[in-house]
Amino acid sequence: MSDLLERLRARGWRMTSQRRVVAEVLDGDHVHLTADEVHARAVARLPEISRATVYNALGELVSLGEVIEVSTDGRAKRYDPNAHRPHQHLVCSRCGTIRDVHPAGDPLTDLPAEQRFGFTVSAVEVTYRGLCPGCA
Amino acid sequence: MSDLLERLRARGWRMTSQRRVVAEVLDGDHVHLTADEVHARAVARLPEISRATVYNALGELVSLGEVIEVSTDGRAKRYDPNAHRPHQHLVCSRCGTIRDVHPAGDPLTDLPAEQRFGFTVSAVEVTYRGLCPGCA
DNA sequence: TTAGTTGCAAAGGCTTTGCACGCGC
DNA sequence: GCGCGTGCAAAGCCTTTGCAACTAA
Repeated sequence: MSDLLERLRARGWRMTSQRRVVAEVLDGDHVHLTADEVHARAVARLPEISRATVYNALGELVSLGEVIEVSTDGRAKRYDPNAHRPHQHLVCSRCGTIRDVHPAGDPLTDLPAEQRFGFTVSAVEVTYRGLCPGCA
Repeated sequence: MSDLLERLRARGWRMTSQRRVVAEVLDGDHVHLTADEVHARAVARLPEISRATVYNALGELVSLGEVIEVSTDGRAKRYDPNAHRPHQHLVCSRCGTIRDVHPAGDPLTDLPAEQRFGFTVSAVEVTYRGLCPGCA
């Protein structure tokens, strides 16, 4: 499970107790926490960790490509550690729950050349919206 | 061109000079302005219009379903008046330019039932990312 | 040792809110 | 005239920044 920590160590990411806790909090499936939620969980293990440090660590994990930043609503960004298997998000419009999904096919190829306006397209984000079983 | 204003009037939206200006500023194709940009353009025509009024009007247009709110980056939300033809966005990762695109096929059907986690899926947002001709 | 990391507190960008005044219907 | 819309200024949420003290390698 703790792939994230492994990978970070392997990549020579300078490790501190704060960074380790942030990485541990993020590890897992269907994890999509806001910076504040990460901070809250980190504080439970390391009471003196500051918000700024959490933001620093998250920003680095994103630049390293080990965590994906998602803005599913207009509110706080969420951080998704599932960066190594391409996937999309299924979001409940009511309670905000997010699930990772892996539809068949490559959405990248769905945009024909004549619709690309000369762009070089390199990535696609897909968000499915609806109501989860609990909210429906 | 001024479909938006027409529709709003037809729907009995209480009209004021401020609301008219906001609707006029938003009207057109490939329009994806931030609230602040809308305000700036509105001020050019109606110097005393306030930011709060612009936010109010935008919020209502979104609830009415006449304008779509898009958060392409983690920054300010953008407002897209092209709410009546389903479409997706092509975003330049460098300069932020947005183009509306209309790929073939219905992305809604791409998510098989066994991947829906019991959700009732009602909408899909697709964002293609890349570099525009100018930035490439 | 030494460059990189942390915590604090303050500032910053974007958005919402409360309330008195003003205007569309 | 009534009720909703407007403007102002203040507050709010989320995030970034500056800087001195600290610590992993």
